[in-house]
Amino acid sequence: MVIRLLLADDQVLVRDALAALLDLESDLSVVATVGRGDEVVGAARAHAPDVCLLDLEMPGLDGVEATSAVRAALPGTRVLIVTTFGRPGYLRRALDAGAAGFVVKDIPAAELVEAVRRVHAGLRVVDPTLATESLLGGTSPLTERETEVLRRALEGAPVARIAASLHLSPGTVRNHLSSAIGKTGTTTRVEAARTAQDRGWL
Amino acid sequence: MVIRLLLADDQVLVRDALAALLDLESDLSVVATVGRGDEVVGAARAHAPDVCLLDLEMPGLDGVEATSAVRAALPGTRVLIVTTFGRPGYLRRALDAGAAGFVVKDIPAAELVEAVRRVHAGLRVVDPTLATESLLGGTSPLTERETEVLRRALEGAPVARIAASLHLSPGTVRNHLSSAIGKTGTTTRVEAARTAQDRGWL
DNA sequence: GGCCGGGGATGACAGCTGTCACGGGCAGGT
DNA sequence: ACCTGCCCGTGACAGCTGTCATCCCCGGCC
Repeated sequence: MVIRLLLADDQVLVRDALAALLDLESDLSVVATVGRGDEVVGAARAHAPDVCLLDLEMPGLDGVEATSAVRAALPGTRVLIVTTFGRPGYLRRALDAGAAGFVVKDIPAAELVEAVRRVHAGLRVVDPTLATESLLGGTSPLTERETEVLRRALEGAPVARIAASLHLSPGTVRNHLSSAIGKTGTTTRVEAARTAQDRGWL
Repeated sequence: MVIRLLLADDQVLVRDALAALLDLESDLSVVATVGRGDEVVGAARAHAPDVCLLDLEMPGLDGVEATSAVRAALPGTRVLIVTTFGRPGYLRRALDAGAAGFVVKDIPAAELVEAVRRVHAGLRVVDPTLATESLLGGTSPLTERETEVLRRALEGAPVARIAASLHLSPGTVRNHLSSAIGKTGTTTRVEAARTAQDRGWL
């Protein structure tokens, strides 16, 4: 009785390497690998995996959206997020989307294998260091508009361009930015955008 | 006659996975793995690898610095950069530092294995798509000071803080920023910093 | 010597930013 | 009906930014 796995990661080499590693285990078998979030559900339908290992950063659909899609299309399939970034906010959103586990790419291979087995057994697997940070970081205090504005401020765009791209008045954009700067405890919009991103609020 | 490999990557899982993948090849053998740039030379001395596979982003020393260190300490050892980011400037600096090859983590496993064999055989291996972009991007037109100032502008710090951290007058910092903005064809310092980073000028 | 590029600095000026006060509209609670 | 929170907008104001002109010093080069 082997556990059937689907692997999704945008970097081909990482995908191949993880496949090689997981296939070394006698009770695991990689039955499909994809490089885009929007290919996950199709591949899952075709190959009926027990567990999907998803990266968060993928073209098409991101990992969280792909998780929702898998849970909706194939409720019996379990999802384990395997990601580079340990942003606390991602953890919360991934679990909300129905992920059964969340680990960063900074764990030894043996722990990943163990995580896969636990997830398949119906247990939740959460990176312990992130779990505490998640509670510490808390939910985003930003409103929807503030989030939207901050996201476009990340690259340093001037207010005029942000306002135009959102069809808003420049004054309104500045108000949202000012509010976001206050909530993040920073002094410029770029700093606000970066710290918000670090906390997973974007 | 097997090719002895040293693997350096800050993410344990990626390291383990690549090791598993490369060990599948009968003519390759991973003899050491490290997670920090400043551990590369020590491990290389201890295990005498033929080829070092280095990530660019590592704590301690980055991949380019580690390459220089390996070339200086063990001239016979060849270095292959294996990295996530295909920034053209990185390629140039890596080759200048003495790397024999440069590939991104977006290639199939078979190509990585082939790259290792070519590097060991004394050939240069360069990701072809990056090679053209590298010539297109060209050398950085930024002066040393401009580079320094831009690097600190990346996170959105105000001029006053940049000036203080470099022991410069605020006016001078603004002059450097203005010049850098002109050279990058942007309108704000954060945009200038980001495009400069994209082109590997930082 | 004369010339040029880089670094450092000052002063001035238009325009952009961040803050605040204030107004209005719209949903969700009590 | 009332209050609260979010959204959108305006106007004003101090302060920051980006640009430009103009200095100075220094080292390299013809």
